[in-house]
Amino acid sequence: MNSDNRHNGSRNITISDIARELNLSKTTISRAISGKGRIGEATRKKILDYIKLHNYKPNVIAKGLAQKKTFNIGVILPADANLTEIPFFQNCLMGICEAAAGRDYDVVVATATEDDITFLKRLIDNQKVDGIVLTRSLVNDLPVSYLKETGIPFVLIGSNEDDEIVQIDSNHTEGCCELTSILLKSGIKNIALLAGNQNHMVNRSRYAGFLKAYEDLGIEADDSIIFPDMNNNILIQRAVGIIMSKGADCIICSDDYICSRALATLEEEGYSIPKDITIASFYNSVNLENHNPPVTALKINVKELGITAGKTLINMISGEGIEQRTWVNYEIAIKKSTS
Amino acid sequence: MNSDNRHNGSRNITISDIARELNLSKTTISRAISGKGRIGEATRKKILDYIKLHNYKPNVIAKGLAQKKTFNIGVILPADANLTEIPFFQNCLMGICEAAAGRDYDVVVATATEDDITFLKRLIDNQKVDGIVLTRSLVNDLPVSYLKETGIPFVLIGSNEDDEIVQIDSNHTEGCCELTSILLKSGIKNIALLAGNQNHMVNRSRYAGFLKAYEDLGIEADDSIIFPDMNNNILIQRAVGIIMSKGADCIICSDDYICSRALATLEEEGYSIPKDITIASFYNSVNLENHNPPVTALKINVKELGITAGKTLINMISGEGIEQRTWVNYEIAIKKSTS
DNA sequence: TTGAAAGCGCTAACAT
DNA sequence: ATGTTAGCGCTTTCAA
Repeated sequence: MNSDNRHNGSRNITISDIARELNLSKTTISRAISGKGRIGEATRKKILDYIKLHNYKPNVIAKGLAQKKTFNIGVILPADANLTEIPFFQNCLMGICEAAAGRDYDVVVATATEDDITFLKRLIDNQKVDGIVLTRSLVNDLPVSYLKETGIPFVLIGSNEDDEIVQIDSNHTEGCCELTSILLKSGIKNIALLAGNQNHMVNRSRYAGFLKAYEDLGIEADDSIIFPDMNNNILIQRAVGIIMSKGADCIICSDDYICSRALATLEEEGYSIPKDITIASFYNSVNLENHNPPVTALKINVKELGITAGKTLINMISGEGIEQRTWVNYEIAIKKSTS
Repeated sequence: MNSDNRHNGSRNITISDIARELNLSKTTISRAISGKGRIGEATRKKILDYIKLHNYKPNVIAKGLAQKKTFNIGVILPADANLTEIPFFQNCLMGICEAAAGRDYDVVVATATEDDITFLKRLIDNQKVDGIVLTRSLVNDLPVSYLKETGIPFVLIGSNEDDEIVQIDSNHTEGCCELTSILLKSGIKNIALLAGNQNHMVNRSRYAGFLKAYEDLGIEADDSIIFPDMNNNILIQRAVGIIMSKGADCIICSDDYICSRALATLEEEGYSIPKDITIASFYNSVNLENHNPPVTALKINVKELGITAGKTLINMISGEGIEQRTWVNYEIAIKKSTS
């Protein structure tokens, strides 16, 4: 075995090796690589050639130690029971990875639940990241409070009432208002709402958008067919029963999961869509698009959300100017389910 | 602004600070922390108390530089179009994170596609990780070839014919054989198979398990209702049409996505399950469980797969003994769809 | 049992 | 334009 513990014993070439071989100082090599500081064009080229020829790769860890940086950003993924199945976070992550790779950063992930942020704390304590992306926003948000306290740069994918927090989100309130308006104007009158967990900011925004559409049109919403906190199958099933008995002509679901459950219930009961009732969702998914009939929904560009969050965070870390709040565009897809 | 560029200017306390304050050498502090080397019980306690009191956290990066380690493991997630929606990888990741946190490692993620592994290469080149977890197995697997070449420790979640590769998987061939057998023995005779992308090892294993069940029972499978590479909705729809026209009495689907599509097609055509045809899936999902009727399926413990992979990799890195191949248990859930 | 000194691979003042 | 030196925060011989 070699003196070092690298996997294959072929020690990686370092800046000192290059300096020795080329009869130059480490500083000069460093300058050639970073592009900072004055350096002769000839030596510069000689060094760069050597590097390319010998396939030298700088040790990012060492560079980081010297600069007190890690060139890593942390991403906090929810580990709560119902959420690990949701593709939203995975797509976010893909976007963040893409943005990070473009700036030579890497992405380290850690999980958190609504009431346990020990892994987030560990990530910060161990000084493994230069900043954090939060991928969801809660009403009582432990990570946000903690991160504000530490002062480490972070961005939130989602919305928060605190203006000091850098936020990346789609304008759910506006989008949901718009979708609801379109339905109301199309002649649909008694719209029921199956709203999600009100501890999640996004569900509050959607709820607010729904109500705003009524307000804007000067119509009164029917409270008896509005159901918040539809957190499990049984609640949804029951609510659908009530909704049908009350003769509503449309159900809007807060997200695709609720919508899938509502559709299943309606089908079990023998209702036909859109004949017996129309249905729409404030969040899309492959399932909803592939459904028969396809379901009207608000489409969010999730990957773009991730890309923007990643870029914004790295700009923050690099001390560049950033937008305090970025809205990522959405799209309203009207399908047969509300025809 | 402080001389360093930490976020809040409150420089983190270091081993030197402790040494100075306690009138000891850095070496002694280091020993107290690591537990390696002889040290007096009194000084040891004094140091540990100081550390607890002042909430000292060792700088993992610096430790890593000195030991030529990173205390990070890399996880490669597929970024191919159809796969970013699949909860399998997210659940894997959760398991890996859990295992890593337990050993004070962190998880850095990178993406790869079937024919592009530049991000994986970058991760290795930049020396950001001590090992890699591959979360899927292809027939022609670029990451596997590359990693074998570099000699870096890695484990594969999935199966590969190369015995030198450390593999963590559920025994799909066995499980699918078992499920198929049960159906055949229950009196179902003409079983159609909608098999997935044959470039994925897992789909080959499932296909093999299906055939093995027939072989074991000495029955001939009907080739005309076996469809490999059901990679898109149109192929699935067409295949379902043929299957129904041939009078099969069961459809087994390679995974939950194919199964969802098959179910949708059957419903559109007005077929009723299990009256007109029975159906089962070689991979479960929330959707299939919530379907009406619930769908018979092979249930894989995905998180366990991730946990095992993470543990195994870290054991490898630490030079501990490991299993060359670990099978994670599965479960066969017989539901109404094949009643 | 403890300490001094060198070193991990890089950057950054401060010369020259 | 290039080099010298010190230092990032830790580990690890080697010596005392």
